[in-house]
Amino acid sequence: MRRAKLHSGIQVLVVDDNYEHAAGIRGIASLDGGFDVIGTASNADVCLNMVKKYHPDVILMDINMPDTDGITLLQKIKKIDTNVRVIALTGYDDADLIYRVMKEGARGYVLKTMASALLIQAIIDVSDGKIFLPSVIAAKFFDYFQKSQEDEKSYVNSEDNLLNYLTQREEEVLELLTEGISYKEVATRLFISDTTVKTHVNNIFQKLQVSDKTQAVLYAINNGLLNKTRVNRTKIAV
Amino acid sequence: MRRAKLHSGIQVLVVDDNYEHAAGIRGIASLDGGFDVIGTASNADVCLNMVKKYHPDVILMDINMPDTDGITLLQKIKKIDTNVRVIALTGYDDADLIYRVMKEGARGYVLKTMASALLIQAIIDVSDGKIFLPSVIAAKFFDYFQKSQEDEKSYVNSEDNLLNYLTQREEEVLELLTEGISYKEVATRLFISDTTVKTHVNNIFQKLQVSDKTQAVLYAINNGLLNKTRVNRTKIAV
DNA sequence: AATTATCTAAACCGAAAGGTTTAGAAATCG
DNA sequence: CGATTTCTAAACCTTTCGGTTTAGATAATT
Repeated sequence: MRRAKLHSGIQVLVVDDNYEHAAGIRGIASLDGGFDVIGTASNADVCLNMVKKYHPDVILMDINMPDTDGITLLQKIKKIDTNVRVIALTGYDDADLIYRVMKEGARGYVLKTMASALLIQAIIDVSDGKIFLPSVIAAKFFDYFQKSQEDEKSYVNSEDNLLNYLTQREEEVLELLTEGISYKEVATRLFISDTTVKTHVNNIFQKLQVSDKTQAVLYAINNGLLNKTRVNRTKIAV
Repeated sequence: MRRAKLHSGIQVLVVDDNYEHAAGIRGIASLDGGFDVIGTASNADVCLNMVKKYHPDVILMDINMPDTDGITLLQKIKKIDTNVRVIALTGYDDADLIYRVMKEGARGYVLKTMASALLIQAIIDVSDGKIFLPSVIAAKFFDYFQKSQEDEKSYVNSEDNLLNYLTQREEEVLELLTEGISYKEVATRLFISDTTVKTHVNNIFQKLQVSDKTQAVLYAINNGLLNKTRVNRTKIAV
């Protein structure tokens, strides 16, 4: 078969606790696809050892192994070799699972029911640096992604966000408190007396229905009084 | 042209501040695609009014309008009509922009340089509930998505995460403090004396190099001592 | 067997935070 | 113009928190 030579530069590791499945996948990758299958691992330990030794280009991993948690294994693999590209194999398309797998750094998601040609294409694409997600799966991912973003917002912008009842000055005070400073420091920063700060703080407590500084800060963070540390971090990461 | 009748049920709104571009897009959607273009808006106000009045199925929006911030407009549109499906049009493929646009609820991202047939396909797909992202763009989105996730992690699991130096008991104490309770309450919950809690807390302060409760809680949240409110919220949202 | 780490607990003191009331000045609103 | 809101500030008092030292019990480690 001429195709067998075509992709022989790409080293593939198969991870599946079911021997027959593993053999099947190996067959597709090796015989039909012509990839260099360097081995099959039937459990997490073997898998991690092989990653350490051989640093495969692509890992085909069954994500639904009963004894091993696929997500955890994926995390461990990524710790050993951040460059290895993992394609998740699974029997069904669960939006939450897809989301989590992609979040953990998988580069492809293929249903076992898909045609073997698709698996081969997935290996080619992923080893080439691309992402392989069948459109149905991609749609689910995006729906989930956007839904989680919506939730984040609706929570922050909800009607009963008590932060909306704060005056500007109170917001300023609270914002400074989220930096973990004392009332005295807040007073210095705002050029006002520390007794004034205490007055503001007491008003804040009543409005937010909390009874101490820490609770107020926690409320502020969880309800969107810009949590700067996190927000900035994401933006810097561009 | 027979195709003109094919998609006549789908109502489309074109948003572009450049008149010629708007006309061009309108032409493609209307003449080539056979969609019902209900109008073209050249600025944010007109756009929002048309959305209010006509509730189009799909909005084709130029995201790079000099006077208007596309992202802000997108947010406003979504506030008026959460069901409307927006396809972002832009001249170039910027990973950060793609990420933000999709985060804000766009359902498609199309480069102006793409063939008109692709725009028509995008409208069909998106109005059909699908997501339309050319594979090049999708790849950029995922790279960006995964990078931001990685950053999150490397931050939390970094070597110099002082939380790693805490003992189990200290972690327990700190975790309770992140609920915003007093030392006395912590003592009650852990069935220990409140002076013991104070001892633990003082050790925590030294290890985390902070000087009060609020700072310790902030450190815990920013460095991954599970911020339960947020984590749970995302999971519930499934 | 001795050392180290961890968890427990108390006493002491000063500093910070929390609760309440009162009140003046400025701005906004009806 | 009076009423309300907001920002400012003080006095008073109680509770909580933070810093320090000391110390017993247990478990793990060398």
